Amino acid sequence: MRTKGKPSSMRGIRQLAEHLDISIGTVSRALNGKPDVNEETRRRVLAAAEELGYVANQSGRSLRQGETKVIGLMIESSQEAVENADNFFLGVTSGLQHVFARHKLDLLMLPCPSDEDPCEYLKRMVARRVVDAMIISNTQRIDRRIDLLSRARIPFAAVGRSLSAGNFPWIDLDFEGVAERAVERLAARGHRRIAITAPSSEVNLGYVFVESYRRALEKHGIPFNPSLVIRVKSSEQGGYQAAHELLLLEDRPTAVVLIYELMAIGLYRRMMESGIVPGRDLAVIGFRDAPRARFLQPSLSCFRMSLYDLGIALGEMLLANMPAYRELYPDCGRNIIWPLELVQGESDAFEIEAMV
Amino acid sequence: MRTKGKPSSMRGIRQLAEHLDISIGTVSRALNGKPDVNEETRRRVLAAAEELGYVANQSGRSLRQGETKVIGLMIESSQEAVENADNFFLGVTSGLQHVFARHKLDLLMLPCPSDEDPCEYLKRMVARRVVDAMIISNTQRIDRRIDLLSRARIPFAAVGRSLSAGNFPWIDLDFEGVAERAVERLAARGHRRIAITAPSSEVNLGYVFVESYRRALEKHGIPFNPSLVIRVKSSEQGGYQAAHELLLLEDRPTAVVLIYELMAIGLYRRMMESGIVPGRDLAVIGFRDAPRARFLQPSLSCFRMSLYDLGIALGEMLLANMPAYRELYPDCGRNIIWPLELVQGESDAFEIEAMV
DNA sequence: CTGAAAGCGCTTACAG
DNA sequence: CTGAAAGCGCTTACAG
Repeated sequence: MRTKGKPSSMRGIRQLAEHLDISIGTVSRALNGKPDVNEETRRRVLAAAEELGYVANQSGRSLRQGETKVIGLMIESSQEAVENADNFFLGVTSGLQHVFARHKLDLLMLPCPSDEDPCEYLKRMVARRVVDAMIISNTQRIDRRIDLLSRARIPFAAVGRSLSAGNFPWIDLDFEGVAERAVERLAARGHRRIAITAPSSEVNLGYVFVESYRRALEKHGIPFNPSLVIRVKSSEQGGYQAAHELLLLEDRPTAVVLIYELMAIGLYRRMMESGIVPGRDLAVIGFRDAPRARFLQPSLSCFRMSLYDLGIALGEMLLANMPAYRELYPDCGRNIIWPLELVQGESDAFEIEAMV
Repeated sequence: MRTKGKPSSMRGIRQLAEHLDISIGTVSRALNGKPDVNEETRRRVLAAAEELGYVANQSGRSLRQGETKVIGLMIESSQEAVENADNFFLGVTSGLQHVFARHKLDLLMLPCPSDEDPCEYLKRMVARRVVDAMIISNTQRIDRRIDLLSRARIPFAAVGRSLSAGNFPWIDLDFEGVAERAVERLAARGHRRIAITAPSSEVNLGYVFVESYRRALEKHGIPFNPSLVIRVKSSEQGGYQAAHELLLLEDRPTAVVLIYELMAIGLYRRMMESGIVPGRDLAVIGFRDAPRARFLQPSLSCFRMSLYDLGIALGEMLLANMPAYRELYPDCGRNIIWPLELVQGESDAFEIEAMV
């Protein structure tokens, strides 16, 4: 007779099966909710697994099934990212997990070391098959990661557009709408010299934003002036720098639109140092509403969006591109421009007198 | 004769071996740098792998070797965390990766969904064997995760102390030193009513900080007054709330020490709204130096540390607790109190007149 | 120095 | 409804 005591080493499915005195096949089927299992058997298996703390070894499952049930979210921990981490990804993560939990998929964040090429890192992670699908972000104007993933036929979705590859799935913020509404609002209050900030890197959103701004100006009959596009880092420090450069311009702009949420903090500081008060001497419109920008005085006009909802949409878009889940998400757009809603603050609440 | 063309589907080691017309065992040995391989053979294998983009499937390796070569960093994406994400983990991550890269270990971040119990989540991740070792953080006064990891004999290290379990490996910030130096500095300038903020949660650092503060007061002959311990969320909003509560106290404190880096932003705002100027009417000492707190006016007195170096120490401590790497890190402390250096700002740069 | 073979833990046709 | 067996991709004793 077989011993039925609690095995000292509850390693794998074999020990669990022995303990229950049934085959490992049945244990597996019971655990995985397969239909052809006696309900009483299933109950016993589930109870024993719970009691002994058995959870299937993921390597075994992955090897057999050819899938890992893991979705990777690649993030970059560059120095710039580190210094200016905002809550963008943590917020999006909640939405993603909400969607993935429906299918027992786990989200893992893959932080690319700052000293490794992002494309090489991604290639390595993909080739090792630790994830079934990838989410990438911070898309560059030309982004080799997109070609890599397309060629490798790994399901993926991007946060941000790119010129690379053809029609890949992406979701991106409505930079066009932001530029348009900001310029419209400022133009309506008499502003003609409207500056913007833009990232100094090759990140694609910079290109999109500058182009949108140019078109918005055109619409209001304002000539585009390249010297009013201030290229700085996306950080508080960048905001400080931007303010500094604005102050150096002869014929100073009367308004500025910022592309990154935390930039307003540094810009306010630098302006205040020069006795220039946002909302009185200079109209400022920020980008995404951020907790720490909410404490600025005067309050910042900016744009609001739900990171959680963006995460939901992103997650569903990704699943719609995975063979195993495609049919469950038939109506997902492949490309989504995510809208932002204007939050009226005091930082642009004044009118410019008409120039003579 | 075997075809030697580039296989259409470069899946596994078998295809690579066929392509080279040698056995998979030799391919594996060559790829893994085993000594008993002809150098010419190794060269060919490496070249072919590179050319065909072969990287070993991690599930296969893990299953065979019983290890995943992955270290997990558990993070929590609670609403509070999301709204107030600071750069703590991104900074530490760089240091961790630097250490792990020496041993070809990859760091993956495991974000615990906000609606899942952290302990259950951790149990699931550990049982599925996706990681060889774990780093946990945000340790609670009583933290079941520590018992879980200890019992499961999973190598781990914690950022933060806890009352749970016995002598587990941890690294923690020097809250004692911060409290002591802050109180000392304030006492030297004549302050006797010194408030502090503390987290409203059960996170262990709150207990450590309050106790350190109490001892520091004692040292300077100042009686401890529980009503001067303001319990608020660790966020800008919490700072705003703390300021609000300070203003409601009769016999208002003349100084406040903040436990969380971003709290100063909200506190400044609320104080300014009431015409109270930090550094003139109220002495403020912040906690960790943060990029966005650098733009406060008047500049904030606070404490500085290197997240990167902390990550290095944490990574080495973890490896010292993993059987496979133990002997390489013999001199790692099991418990480290990480020092912070005072950064003198203007926010506490005034003296209190002696009370009569 | 290389090859053939076992086996890591699992899931899943296939029999019965 | 259950069991026996194959096999996912790899690494590693073991022979030779």
